[in-house]
Amino acid sequence: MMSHAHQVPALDARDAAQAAEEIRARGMRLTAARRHLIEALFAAEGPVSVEEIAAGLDGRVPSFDQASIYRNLETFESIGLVRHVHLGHGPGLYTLASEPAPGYMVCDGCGARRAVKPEQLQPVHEAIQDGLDFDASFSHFPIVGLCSSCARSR
Amino acid sequence: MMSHAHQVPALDARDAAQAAEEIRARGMRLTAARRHLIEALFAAEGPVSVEEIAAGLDGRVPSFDQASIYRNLETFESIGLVRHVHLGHGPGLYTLASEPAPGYMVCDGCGARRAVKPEQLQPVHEAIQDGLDFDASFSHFPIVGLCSSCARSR
DNA sequence: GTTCTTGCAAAAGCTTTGCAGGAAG
DNA sequence: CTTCCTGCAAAGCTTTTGCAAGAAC
Repeated sequence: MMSHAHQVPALDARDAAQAAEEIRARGMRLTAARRHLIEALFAAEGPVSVEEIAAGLDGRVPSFDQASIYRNLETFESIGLVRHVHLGHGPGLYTLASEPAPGYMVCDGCGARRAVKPEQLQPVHEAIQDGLDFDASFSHFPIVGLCSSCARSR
Repeated sequence: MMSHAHQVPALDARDAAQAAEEIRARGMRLTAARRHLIEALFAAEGPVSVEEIAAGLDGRVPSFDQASIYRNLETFESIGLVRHVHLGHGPGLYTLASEPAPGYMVCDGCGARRAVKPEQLQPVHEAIQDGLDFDASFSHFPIVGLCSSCARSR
């Protein structure tokens, strides 16, 4: 299941070695598949889909099944090493967990994604809190709309 | 496909009869299935899934296939009679199109949904526009976070 | 050796598509 | 009677699950 009701604190691992350490520290086994998955996540420039991960790993791990990727991502998420986001239609995307978590914005016109530092979202959170009595989060589901250039061309 | 890149103006039909009229006016056929689908949408208290629609129609139309529901909803969406929203995980939800479209908020703790009048979202839009140069919309993807009572109990 | 992981295969949940028969106009 | 719709069946895409073989410790 891919909810996030019980959020665990982000491990915010610096590098693959430290991530591996955290896995070992929890009594979990450090397999080749997990090492490569971690490296793929560190190599990624942002949230990536399981398919993209599998494609990147192609060849490096002899047949790393997508089911195993899903299972490991869920496991990693449960210890705070990974988070997943839903940036619109399409598959869920996975990324290393950091603290504080960035918010995301997705342009509905051109598909552009933008990660936003929490500080920049502060006024937005306040407007939502004050006007709607709601504690919004944009780190799991993004702000969707039109980027300035797409908005201009309509 | 279920994107909404080319938004058509909302018909904002008052009742089932007017919706039917709009269908006929476009040269489309007013079938029993379509009439019942329209009634189901008017009877619904908010966005509903295809499964819910099918369950509500159960028996009334002799075997109204889900594929036909999907096809008709897409057709209705193309003429501005219907819109769909994605309120979190789970299936897409469909509702009659109104102008202006409400925004949605979904609580990640209890699942509560809330439709919000555009006026109430004005300050939020401004904060996002001013701080992030982005034209946000919450009528297709919602604001996700914690409602006040769930936020309190954490 | 024991327990945890993996690959493979199958299935589940949501949605789309092909096609031939049937209804609307 | 012609064109559009429908039901049925099958397939597509993303994700989950069962299970026996295999790897980690």
